Parts: sequence; structure tokens; C-alpha cells
Amino acid sequence: MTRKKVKLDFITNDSARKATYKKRKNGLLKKVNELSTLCGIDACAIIYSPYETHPEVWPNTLGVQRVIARFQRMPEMEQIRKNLNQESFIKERITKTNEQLRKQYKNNRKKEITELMYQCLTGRGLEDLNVVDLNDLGWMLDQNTKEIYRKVESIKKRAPEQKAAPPLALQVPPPTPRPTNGGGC
Amino acid sequence: MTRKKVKLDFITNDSARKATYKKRKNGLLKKVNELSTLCGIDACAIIYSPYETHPEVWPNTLGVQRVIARFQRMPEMEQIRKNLNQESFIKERITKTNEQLRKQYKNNRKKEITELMYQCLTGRGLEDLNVVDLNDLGWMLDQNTKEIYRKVESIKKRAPEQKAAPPLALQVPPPTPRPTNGGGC
DNA sequence: TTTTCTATCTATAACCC
DNA sequence: TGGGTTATAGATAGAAA
Repeated sequence: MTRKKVKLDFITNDSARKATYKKRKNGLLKKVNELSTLCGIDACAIIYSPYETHPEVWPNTLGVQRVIARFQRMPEMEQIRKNLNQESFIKERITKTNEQLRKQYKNNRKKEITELMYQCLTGRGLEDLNVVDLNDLGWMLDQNTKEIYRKVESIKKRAPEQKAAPPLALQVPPPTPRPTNGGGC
Repeated sequence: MTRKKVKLDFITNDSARKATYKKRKNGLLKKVNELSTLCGIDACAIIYSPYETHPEVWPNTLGVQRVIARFQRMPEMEQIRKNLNQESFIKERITKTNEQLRKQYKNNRKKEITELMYQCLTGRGLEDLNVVDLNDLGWMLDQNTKEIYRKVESIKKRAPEQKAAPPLALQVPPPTPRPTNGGGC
């Protein structure tokens, strides 16, 4: 049972590291095989470990030699310029992870405000809320109101003959224009 | 939404193949990075594709060169003898898949028999069952009975002082020895 | 130690814009 | 074409056998 997200760091426990190595090495070789098969491309992988005297490779010695030969033939300067190097790879990962974090924050905020909104429906007062919360709450109410209008229009358009009258008696006033707070939640 | 299990075969649709390539290439490089970091090992991957003039590699040109140099230094004969070659890799996969299939059969059979057992509890007759089903049903009843005994013993052992008497009045007879049918279900 | 189990995390196919 | 979303398939950490 994967208790926590694995932190991407050297595993200091020897036996745990070995177990992880064996599992992940198999998974990795399988992935290379799949990529090569699905997309019909040339690829190779070479993995050294302290557990085996020889490296584990995909697809086989000759296949690796062939890919290596192709790789060696490239002009060196171009290689360095174009290739994904470890530093840029990690930087890219950091960017992606930060992006995920940002989304998660946004999502959490939406959930908080939704929760607040439902509390208001059951009698919660607004006295103790600060201006940011009030603003976001207003934003969410606007969004929901707009959504309702959109759905009503969509229903009217889709089936105008089925129920021409009476029109829906919604008397909700249109949402008051409200200063944006930089993208809402 | 992954509708079906992906069949491991060349993707003939060009755009689908390209999309899959890009996703899986990223996933693969990430996996190599993780393996190398978690287990502190030397590894490299080289991927050629028709979408780029240069191969995508991990970790970087110099890292790949280093691993290649190490690889090239190995006596060729040993390489060929010891390395995982593509044919044996695929054979291994076939073996593993067959193993999974066998387990699934066994599991399905257990579920069938369990279902049958519960039906019997609600009045189903045994008249139309063949000898194999009857045998497996008997086996499952034995297993369940044994399990009950095990649990009773376990409870007695764990808390003998809490409830020394009266002993549990289970009058279920011990399971009748029954000829095995080659591993049961 | 290795194998097995399984809850949980991760990758990704199909879809949508 | 590329980026985002969602549901399912797949990988795997940790525990138990």
C-alpha cells in the first residue's frame, strides 16, 4: 500500500533500494519495449547496477550497438546544443510541479468558497468574513448564477417547441458587475 | 478515458502515434530519472523518432557517452551471452502473461464456487451439478470450515483469560478427508 | 530473501476545445 | 496541433507470507 508519494531521493535503506530497483528496472524495460513497438521507433536503454556484473539493456546487445553507432555519428556540438540535458530536464520538472501546485491551490480555494456558500445556505452569517473571502464568495455566486442562465438558455434552444409557455419564472436579477480580483479564486 | 487495454502493436494512425510517442517519451525519461535518483545508479536512454532530427536522451550527452564507453569496454561475447535480448524479453513477457491468465482462471473458479455456495444457502439443489463442481464445492466448504477453526483457535489463544468458560459450543464436525482434485479450484 | 497482495499513486487513451 | 480533462489501465510501496 503506497502510503505516501515517494520522495524523489536516494533510498538509503539497502534492501528497500534493491527491491525498488528490481521492480522499477522491469517496469522501465517494459516501457521502452512498449514505446518502441507502439511507435515503431529506434530506442535503447542501458542500466548499470551494483546487483549485476553486466548492465541490463534493451533491446539487446546488437540493438544497443546500432543505436549507439547512430548516436556517435552525430556532430558533437549539435548534440550538446539540442539534447535534453539533466539540468534542463530537472528545471522542466520543477516548472511542471509548480504548475500543478498552483492548480491545486486554485482548486482548494474553490472548494473552500463552495463550502462557505453552502454554510450560508444553512444560516451562517457573513459578519466575520474578510474582504477577500467576501469577494471570492461573490465571484462564485456570479459564476453559479451565470451557469444557471446558460443552462436555461441551452434548454430553451434545444427544445423550444416542447414547452413554449409558461416561461420559467426565475426572478433572479442578473449578476451585478463586480470588480475582478485578478482571476477570481 | 482509457476505454480498452492498449494492444501492444504498431499504431497505424499517424497523429495518434505521434501523440502517444510524445506522452510516452516524457513518461519514459521521467522513469529513467527516477530510477537513477532513487537507486543511485548509472543509466541512460536514447530515443530516436521521426519527429526530431536529434535523439532524445537521458541524462545528457556526456552522461550517455560515459555509459556507452563503459558498455563498449565489455568483452563482446559476455555481453551477448548475459544480456537480456529482445527475443528472451518477449518470451519472458509471454510467460508472465500466461501466469496471470492462470491466476485469473483460478480466481474466477473460486468466485463461481463461492456464488454456488451462497445459492445453496438459499435453497438451490445440487441435483444438476457435475462431479467437478461438487468436488470443488466440497473443497471450498472444507477451506471455509478450516478457516473458522483457525479463527476460533486464534481468539482462544489471544484472550484465554477474558472468557475461560463456557467454551464455544460449535458442534461442526471436522472436515472429512477428501481426495484432492489437483489443487482444488 | 523472494514472492505475493493490494491500496494507492502514476501514466495515459480518448475526448474536447 | 497542442493543451487540458477525466476515467481507466498500469506501476509500485509497504506489509505480510
